[in-house]
Formats: sequence, structure tokens, C-alpha cells
Amino acid sequence: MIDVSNAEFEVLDVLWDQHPASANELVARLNEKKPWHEKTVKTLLNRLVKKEAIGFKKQQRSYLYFPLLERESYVQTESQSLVERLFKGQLSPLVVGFAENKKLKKEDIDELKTIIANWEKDNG
Amino acid sequence: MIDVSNAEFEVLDVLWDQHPASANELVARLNEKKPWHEKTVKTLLNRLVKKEAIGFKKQQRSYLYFPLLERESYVQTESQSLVERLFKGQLSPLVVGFAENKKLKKEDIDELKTIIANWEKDNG
DNA sequence: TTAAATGTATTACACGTGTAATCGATTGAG
DNA sequence: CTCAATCGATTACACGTGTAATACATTTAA
Repeated sequence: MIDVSNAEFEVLDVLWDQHPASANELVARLNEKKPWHEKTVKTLLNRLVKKEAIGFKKQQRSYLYFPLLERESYVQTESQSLVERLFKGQLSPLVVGFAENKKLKKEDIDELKTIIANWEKDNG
Repeated sequence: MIDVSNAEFEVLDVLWDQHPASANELVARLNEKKPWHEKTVKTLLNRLVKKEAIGFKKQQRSYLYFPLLERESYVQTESQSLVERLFKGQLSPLVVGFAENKKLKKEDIDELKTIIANWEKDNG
């Protein structure tokens, strides 16, 4: 998996939201959350291109960027890697931690029930 | 939360397993998994002390280290931070991802049922 | 008692990262 | 046609990190 830094991830994140997008569009979207200088964002775009996490097409003078690394696969890899490191690969202790810290809402519980139902349909 | 690097985490991890522990003990335990030079481990211990993630007591010539940062709180903070970044704070999509990638075993499902039952006893 | 071994502390050094500033090419305004 | 504005590319630079080596103090073996 491509190694994406924190700042680079923020850029990827807004690019995933909508693409292709020009550098200026991305700067604008990022600036709703982060007060990043245009130059900073351009540097991050360059690094992401070098890492082949994103690509671009020339559109006259400027570029239109698009993701090469997909959100789904990035998110899944990162999640698994954290669960691996912190919980020896087992997911349930993470959920237990959330439960103990009152981070579970009814919404989550309902989702969990659905997940279980589907799992039992496929397996068990 | 104290910012612990990846290599530093590995050291903390074996220290959490059993403490207090001398540098040499920790090197030995780490070497069951990682081929790290003794000097490297000492550097990491020093950095962890500076960050106040661990402490030590002198025992004659050498030190006995112990954690100041507790595993539970570290693990919980890291988990929440990942869920925040990747899933806007909601846990269930992470679990869905695991389900879709066949990372859920019967064991996990049983645990999830227990979690739900407890949650409903406390809340619902 | 002196030298070797053994602990910790300090220093080293390349690479990634956050955070830009500057450079060079191109385009658009006048 | 020429100069300023505007792109992306290149360069900058301090700080954290991985990965030790070296220095310094103390203990122990000869």
C-alpha cells in the first residue's frame, strides 16, 4: 500500500469527494477546514503524484487531478493495519473499547445487528 | 495524548506486557520479533522517557523501566482517532469494511452479540 | 590497580514531512 | 509586443524518526 502522510491524506480526502479537480479547486475545498497555503497544497499534490496515489490530465495551462489510490482500499488497509497493531488482528476488542467509552450510538447498534444477520446468512 | 512513533510503540508494547523491566530484558523480548540492535532500543527508551511515556527507577547500575502511559488509554485514543479520520467518527462503517473483507470470525460475531446485549441492558 | 566490560547519555545522519518560497514557463492584459 | 499574473517544478529548511556509533561513567575481573 502506498504510504500517505497525514497532510497528504487530507488532500486525497477532498479529491475523493469530487474529482477530477484542479489544484485551485482543491485548495478552496481544503480551506473550508484547514488554513493551508496554496503552495503547501501544491507541494502535497506533487508528492502524491510522485507516489502514484493520484494522477492528472493537462487541461490547457493547469492540471486536473484524480485519485489513483481508491478510498475504499486505502481505508480498509489502514483499518486492518491498526487492528493488527493494537489488537493482534482481532476486531472485537476495538468495538468493546468503543462500547466501554460510550462511543456507541443506537445507530451503530442497529448497523451491527444488520452486519451480524448478513454474516449469519452467508456463513453459519 | 503523547505522540508515540511506530518503533517507540513496539517498545512500549513489550513493556506493557510485563513491567518493570530492565533495558536488557526489553531488548531480549523485542528480539523475539524484531532484530533490533541494543543501541536502537536504548535510544527508543530514552525518547520514551523524554516524552514521559515511560519512567524508570535506578536499580544499582541499570534502570528498571515502567509505563506511565497506559495501554488502555493509548489504544482507545488511537482507535478513536482513526475512526474519526477515516469514518467521520462513526464505528459501524469500519465493522462493515471488515465484514465485506471476510475479516470477521465466529468469535467476533459472538463478541458483537455480547456487546449489543450489554449495550441494550444499559441503554435501550 | 588497571583494563575490560557494561550501563546510560550524547551525537550522528539520512529520509520523510509540514510548511512554504523561489524559479521558470506561459498566458492574458494593455 | 511587453509586462504582470499565474501555473507547475524545484528548492528550502527545521523537526521527527529509524537506526545506530561513540562517549562517558562505573563496576568487575585479572
